[in-house]
Amino acid sequence: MARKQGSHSDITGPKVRDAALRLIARHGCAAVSMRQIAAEVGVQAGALYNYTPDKQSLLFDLMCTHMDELLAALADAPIYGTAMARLEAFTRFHIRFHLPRRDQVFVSYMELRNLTPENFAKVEALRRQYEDALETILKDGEAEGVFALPDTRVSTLALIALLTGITNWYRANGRLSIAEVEEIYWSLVRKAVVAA
Amino acid sequence: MARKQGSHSDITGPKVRDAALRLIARHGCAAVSMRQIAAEVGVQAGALYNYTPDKQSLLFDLMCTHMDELLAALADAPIYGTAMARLEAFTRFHIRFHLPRRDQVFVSYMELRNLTPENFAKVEALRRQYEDALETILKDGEAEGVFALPDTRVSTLALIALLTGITNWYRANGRLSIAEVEEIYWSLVRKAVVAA
DNA sequence: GTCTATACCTCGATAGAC
DNA sequence: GTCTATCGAGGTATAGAC
Repeated sequence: MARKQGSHSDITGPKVRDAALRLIARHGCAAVSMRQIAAEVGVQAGALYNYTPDKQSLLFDLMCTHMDELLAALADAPIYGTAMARLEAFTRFHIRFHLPRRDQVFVSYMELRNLTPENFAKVEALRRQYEDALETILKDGEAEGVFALPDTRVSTLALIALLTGITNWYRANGRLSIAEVEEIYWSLVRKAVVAA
Repeated sequence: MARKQGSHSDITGPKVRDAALRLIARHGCAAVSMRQIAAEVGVQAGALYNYTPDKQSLLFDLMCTHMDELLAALADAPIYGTAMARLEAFTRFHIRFHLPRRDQVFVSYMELRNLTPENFAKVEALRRQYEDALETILKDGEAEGVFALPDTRVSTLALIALLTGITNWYRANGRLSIAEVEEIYWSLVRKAVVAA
């Protein structure tokens, strides 16, 4: 803690990212100025450039970090067993991971169009990895004969849209707990995919 | 057609709205300048203010128009009969209406946060009307005993998210026609809600 | 590492000529 | 109805003192 005054690299860095995430989720990247982010952190605008070369890199960093954390958490999640068991585990994992991360989800979906083409391609590749994890489960379930799907790829995207849509209405202090939301959505997902 | 040169009110007006819609859908409202919109239309920036008092009104107008058209089309759609028949008709209507309107859907969902509180409330009220149309169908189906849902309100929002998500991946020249997409999603929706 | 100050640019919106 | 010209504000990013 004995630290030279004015030197806060390891404190200010995360604060910059937190403030940027919150403000961009709320107002959109183009609508938020570097001055606003700096004010939220409690520094002057020029100081931000010790932590990011420019605004685009800051946005890209936020989105990449989100996707990296998602894929790392997915790799650690207990998803194994039959296709049905894995689909349930994936569904619950998706909800549990995304619901407490409203801002990250918002930014990762809405600000794709503000990325440079190179950065966009990188984020899309990460997203595709995540989608493929679900698609593999669905394919396995079809092979087992336990799932019946009209189109495996489209069903993958449909289920992800269904689940991610929760972040648009869920409120932490609303009438439903995360556990209750999990039950509701697992019920819908299971019925939608199961063979008749 | 014998029209005084320089007088194009009924031509330029729609062109302004079309250009604004396309550019805002692509880059976001805050990222698009009035000068860019004017350039797309082929006039100077100042001329835009003959068609909108300010940028906020232009955005609000785009979103309101979309919701009004949606509700008018819904009122005209052939949605009647049993709850199952109405759910199928609603599903197909939703897909048919939204798929050719990518830009409108994008703007209506992503730019809500850039509306003033008053304008936001108005658009939300329109959206709520649309959601309630589906919720009524689901409630009726439960009363008939033909649907079994874990939570009617949440299921309503879940189905709308599922269906609207199509606009994120559908391409007019892709491997699937709109009719095929309808079949795939109706299959998923029907199975998700039907009583066992 | 943060500050102040600033270069340089683009923004939304308006005024007045045509 | 559109143009040119412009105002005042606020944008990103940098320079140099501390």
